[in-house]
This record gives sequence, structure tokens and C-alpha cells, in this order.
Amino acid sequence: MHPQRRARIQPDMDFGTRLEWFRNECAAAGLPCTHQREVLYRALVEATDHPSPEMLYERVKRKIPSISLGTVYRNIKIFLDHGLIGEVSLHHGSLRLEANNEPHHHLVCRQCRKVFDLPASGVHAIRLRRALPEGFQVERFVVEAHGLCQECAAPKKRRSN
Amino acid sequence: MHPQRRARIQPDMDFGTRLEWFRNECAAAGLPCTHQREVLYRALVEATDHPSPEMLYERVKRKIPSISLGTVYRNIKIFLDHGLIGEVSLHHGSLRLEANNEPHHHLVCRQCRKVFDLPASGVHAIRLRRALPEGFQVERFVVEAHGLCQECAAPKKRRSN
DNA sequence: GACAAGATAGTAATTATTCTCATCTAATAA
DNA sequence: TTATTAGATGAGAATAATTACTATCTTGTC
Repeated sequence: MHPQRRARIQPDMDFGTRLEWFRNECAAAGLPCTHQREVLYRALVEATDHPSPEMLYERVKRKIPSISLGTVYRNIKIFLDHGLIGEVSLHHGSLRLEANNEPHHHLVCRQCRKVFDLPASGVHAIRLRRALPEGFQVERFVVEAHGLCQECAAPKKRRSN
Repeated sequence: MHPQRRARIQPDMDFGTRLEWFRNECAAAGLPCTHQREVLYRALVEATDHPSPEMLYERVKRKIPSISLGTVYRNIKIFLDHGLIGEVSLHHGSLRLEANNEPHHHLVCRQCRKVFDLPASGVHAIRLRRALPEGFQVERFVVEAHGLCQECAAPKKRRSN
């Protein structure tokens, strides 16, 4: 149920093709393909700025003035759960802090969102193969390994999903 | 004013040494080194679980029952601004979404938090050099390049900081 | 077209974070 | 030490982000 494991959308697909894909995915998942969902998905496909739920709400409202913010949040969560869309770095709901000043990276569990440290020495150095877009000055690379922690991976009592 | 550019704390430093470092940093930054700040910093040094502000508040309250949540938030922000602590993946304040299903990474501006796409093909493959902690199943690696976008880097009108 | 499962809009409730302001305290100089 | 003062604190109000609740409405199926 993750983007990696399913037919991949090509960036050059026109929206018609994507919409067809979206409908198939909904059908396969047993999700009614409502007008709201299609418009929301379209807004996501057309966005290039990694929008927040609020931003999407504003955009979708132009097409469906009666849509409610709750519907946007509800469907975003459903889309994420089914791997139809992705989130920019796993969102923890709140700021997460550390005093560890040593260069290191993180393992993040996609289920419980627990964070584990990963010493930088355990990760192959990162090198860029091509120039970065327009004057972006990179200060450092942060690597996050996303997956399942032991706890979440093991005793799958078939509850969620 | 970033952790990379200053004397680095060693993980095996005892707390006394760290506290001394902390006091020097405060002095250098012109920050009064209050009791609350020391206790908060200590809680951060002792934490291994990447706590949220709320979690820190609970812990610090055991030492200073009268401390307020506002003080915790205020000082966290100050510590972050001065590079005394770090945050686990740049926090956007809200969920940020994308429909782009292609393997890719992100450039994130540490100032304005704008996000730019970075095709996976532009980044050297990541390889782990050593085993991951206790049964963590990695599904994919996410790379974030943190730095300053063109806009934030260029016209520094000396306002913030 | 009728039914059932599930979705929607609207609103209330929660959680996360910031702000305001009347005191209070750390750092400095006498 | 004490006086001074810039800046910090605590308490609570205000705002932002997210979730929950519920009466009604749609989608997908027969």
C-alpha cells in the first residue's frame, strides 16, 4: 500500500491519465470516487509548491465553494494512507528536538513516528550529481531512513489499514 | 551561528562540561543564563527520545514546578536560533503534501521553509555502512538538503538574528 | 430506481504554538 | 554588596492546526 510498490505515475502523464489511475486506485481500495476527492487530487497534482491542507482548501474552494476544511483533512489522510500522495518529510504534529550536536541522521517509523539516531558514519557520503536549482545554498544534508520500527513491524494484529 | 561552525560537543562529555559550554555560548550570545534555561538545556541533553516541547515541559516541571509552557517554547526557539540544539527534520508547522510519485528528494530553506524538489537521479545513492538498530526495517531513504534559498540568501537586510 | 456503506458540510472540541503584560532576575558597574 | 536595567519569567488570553461529531447526502451495486 505504498507508492514504491505500485505502478508509478510518470511526471509527463496528462491529467486525464492520472485521473484514470486515481479512479482505479480508489476502486481497488474500495473508496467511492467522489467529486470532492477528484478535485482535491487534481489540486495536488497541479500544485508544485508542496501545499499545506489549508492551502489546498483555499484552492479547492474555488471549484467547490461549499467544501469544508474537514473534508480536505479527512481525504488527505486517506490519500496518504493509501499511498496516493506523499508528505514532505514525515510530519510529527509538533516540533521534535535534540541536543545531540554530532553529525548524525535519523530513522523514523512511518507508523508510530518514533525517531532513532543513526550516526553519520553509518551512512555513505552524499554527493550531488547536478547543479541545484537557482542559487540554493546547501548547508548540510539530512538523511532520514523511513520504515517500520521493531515494535510496529512485528506484532501486526491486523487492526489498522 | 550554526552547530557545524562552532566547537562541537562530544557525546562522551559529562554534563558539567556541557553546562560550561552552554554558559559560554549564552554569554557569547548575550543571553542571561537563567535557572530555567539551564534546567531546560539539561533536560534536552539527557533526553534520548527527541522530545516535543510539551514532553520537555513535563520533565522540566519536575525540577521547576512553577515553570510555564510559554517559557519552554520561548527558550526552545532561542536555543534553535543560536544553534544550541537541533530539530528533527525541519518543522513546517503543518503537513506539507505532494502528488509527485517519482523518487525524489527535497531542498528546504531553513529560513522561509520553502520546499524545492530535487530529482533522485541528482543525488548519489545512499548506502548503509553498518547495521541499523534493533530490527528497524528501512523502506526508503529521504534526503533533505537544508540551506538558504536564493531569496533568503541574497538581500540580507539585517533584520532577524 | 432503491438500498447500504460510506462521504459530506457545518460546527464544536482539541492540540500546538504564539502573544501580552505585569513582575522578577541575571549581569554589570559603583 | 547594592542599584540599575535589559531582558526573562509566569499566567493566561489568543491564534493556528487538526480532529471529532452528527444529521444529511452520494456513490456503487442490484
